[in-house]
Amino acid sequence: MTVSLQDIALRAGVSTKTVSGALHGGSARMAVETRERIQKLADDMGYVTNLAARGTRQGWIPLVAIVADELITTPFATEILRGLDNAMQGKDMAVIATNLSAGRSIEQVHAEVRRFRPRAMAYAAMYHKVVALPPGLADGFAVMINCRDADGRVPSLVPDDEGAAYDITRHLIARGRRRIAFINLPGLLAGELREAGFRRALREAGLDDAGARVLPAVARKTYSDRAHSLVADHVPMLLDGPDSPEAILAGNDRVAMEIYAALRRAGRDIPGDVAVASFDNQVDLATRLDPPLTTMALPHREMGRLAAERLLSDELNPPAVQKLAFRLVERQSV
Amino acid sequence: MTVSLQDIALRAGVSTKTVSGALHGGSARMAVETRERIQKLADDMGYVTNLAARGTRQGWIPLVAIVADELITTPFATEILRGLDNAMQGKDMAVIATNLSAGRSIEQVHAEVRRFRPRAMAYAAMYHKVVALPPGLADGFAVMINCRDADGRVPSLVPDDEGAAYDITRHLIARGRRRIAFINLPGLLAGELREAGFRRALREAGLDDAGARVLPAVARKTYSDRAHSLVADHVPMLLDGPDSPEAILAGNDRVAMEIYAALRRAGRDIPGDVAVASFDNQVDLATRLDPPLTTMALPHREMGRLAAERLLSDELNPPAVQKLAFRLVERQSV
DNA sequence: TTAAGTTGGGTAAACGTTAACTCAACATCA
DNA sequence: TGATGTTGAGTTAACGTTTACCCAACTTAA
Repeated sequence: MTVSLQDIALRAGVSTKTVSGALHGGSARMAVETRERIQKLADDMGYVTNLAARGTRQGWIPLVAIVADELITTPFATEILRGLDNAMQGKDMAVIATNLSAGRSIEQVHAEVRRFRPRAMAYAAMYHKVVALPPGLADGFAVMINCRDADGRVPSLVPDDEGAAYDITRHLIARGRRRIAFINLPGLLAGELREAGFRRALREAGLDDAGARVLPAVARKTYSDRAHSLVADHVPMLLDGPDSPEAILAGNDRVAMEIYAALRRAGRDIPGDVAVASFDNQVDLATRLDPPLTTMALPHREMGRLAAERLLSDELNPPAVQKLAFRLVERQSV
Repeated sequence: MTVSLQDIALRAGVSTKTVSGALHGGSARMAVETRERIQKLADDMGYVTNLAARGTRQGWIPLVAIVADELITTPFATEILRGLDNAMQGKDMAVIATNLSAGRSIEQVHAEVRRFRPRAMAYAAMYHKVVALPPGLADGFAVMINCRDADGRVPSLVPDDEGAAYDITRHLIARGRRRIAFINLPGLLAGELREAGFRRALREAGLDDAGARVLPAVARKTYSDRAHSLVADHVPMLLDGPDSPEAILAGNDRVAMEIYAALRRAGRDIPGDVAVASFDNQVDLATRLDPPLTTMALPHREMGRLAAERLLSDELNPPAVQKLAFRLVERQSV
């Protein structure tokens, strides 16, 4: 049915090795006319390379397997995939994406996907976190996206949460805001790092005591949609307190939306009375708020792009953790 | 490095065939103790099946390749993928997704992805359309999602646009609206079908002459974000005309949003004066509009799910075109 | 003129797996 | 007792590539 190298060799009156060389063997020495004759023949016969067969010889298939800890179809994952995909263009690599859903452990999914003998593996997390990786993942080409290995054996690409909070806080200060509150996401690595960056910026500006406060956005330790929001309680408390803030930094755009609502109920103008800034840049949300929200965009696509570059670079990278800067998206809330 | 069947066979003192049978050969006759001994050994040695090697033998790899005509990372494609992925759970199949972007023809992408020898292929379109497929795609397992083959050689799953327009129009009629206008998307197959369904519902209700009108939402033949919108012109014209509509059906949620704005400018209440309904169910948009929009949800996930079932059913399906119903999402705009 | 290198291509083995045969040992039945 | 299964496993040959090795013919240089 499908035509193989041998079929072509037979028709061309040469050996399969010659056909293989003619079609795939870059600059191997070979008569130009032979090569062209074979290429034409292969074309006419409708030859399609069998990567599976090549894979048995090489030990791998030109496939990058990406394992994600949550639905691969969320907007964040989509951005990562897009970055990966763009960087793969023309590299003769395909991407195979798997989910870690439905009670399957990392080990299981890893084993499942390894059966395909992918050239490289990427592990992607939805939220910046530290994970424990199965031992095998460290062999061969691997990279972690939006997370770090607990043992530091695998190179990682993570967002620079500390730096992002530092930058946005400095941005607020530069706009003349001195009393700044931060309604943060509790229980998350990103939240911890951002709080550190927030405090560093204030410290450097000598604003430690100018009414800076960090409050949790939700009641429970782990942030999820169903956790009870504390924003509606915190905002009036902040406004009525002694050091009413001139700016509120939100843990993400959803929290910012709630802050908008609370400020509106309190009759405050944004950004006239209180500036609001945030993290995530969920475009649908941020642009539709009134006023449109100034927010720090996560470097998801950048992480995907760099992941692809690392995986395709053919040299085992040192297992470094590379921090990627957020991008400030200025709208009208500051 | 990686352990093979032969390595296990050597250690177990049996032949590779026996190991293969013990690990993969379903109910082949074999001593239970031998099987268990080998399975344990394989586990201890960290054996991972080599699907590439198996693939050379079988002629295919347990891979479903999906080729999409636009960015695989759009929300619609995401829904299709989600449906596919769900249905694949536990079926021992992986999905490999490719884009038809950057000037690559269907033929090229098809040839590229065929090199992996996937078990099945799916072709997915972003918008309901008829496409010309490369000949090879009809061989083996294949299915078309959200589009039809011009020659009808490949089984297809398409949304029932005619029926959806019929249903939503009947819904409007059932709510007492008699004069209904339809601001449709021009130049699209979906638009044509929907217009037919719209007219059928009116005809059946004897409302042919009750002021029914179909107008294009944009000036150009092909709908895109940059096409000049005609909604702001059409709506006042409709309202000021002799048969001011009691309901307006929109080509999609974005058009509905523009209709909202135009009605508001004209001082009309939704749904008091004019009901609005639409197609797409872009949740972000539809729920945030005021009032929330009643709209027909496309069966994207359903298409993905059925595609997976068809592809995995092991029997060549007759190349039928299966139409899938939209789902009415009732909110407050009717 | 001859030794050495170059050019173009063939041979055969290997990659890890599966499948078509084969075969010995044992059980069953007339 | 012998014919007939049945059970369990080994042998061998594929699948379509790539690669290590080899060799003949020709070219080049001393």
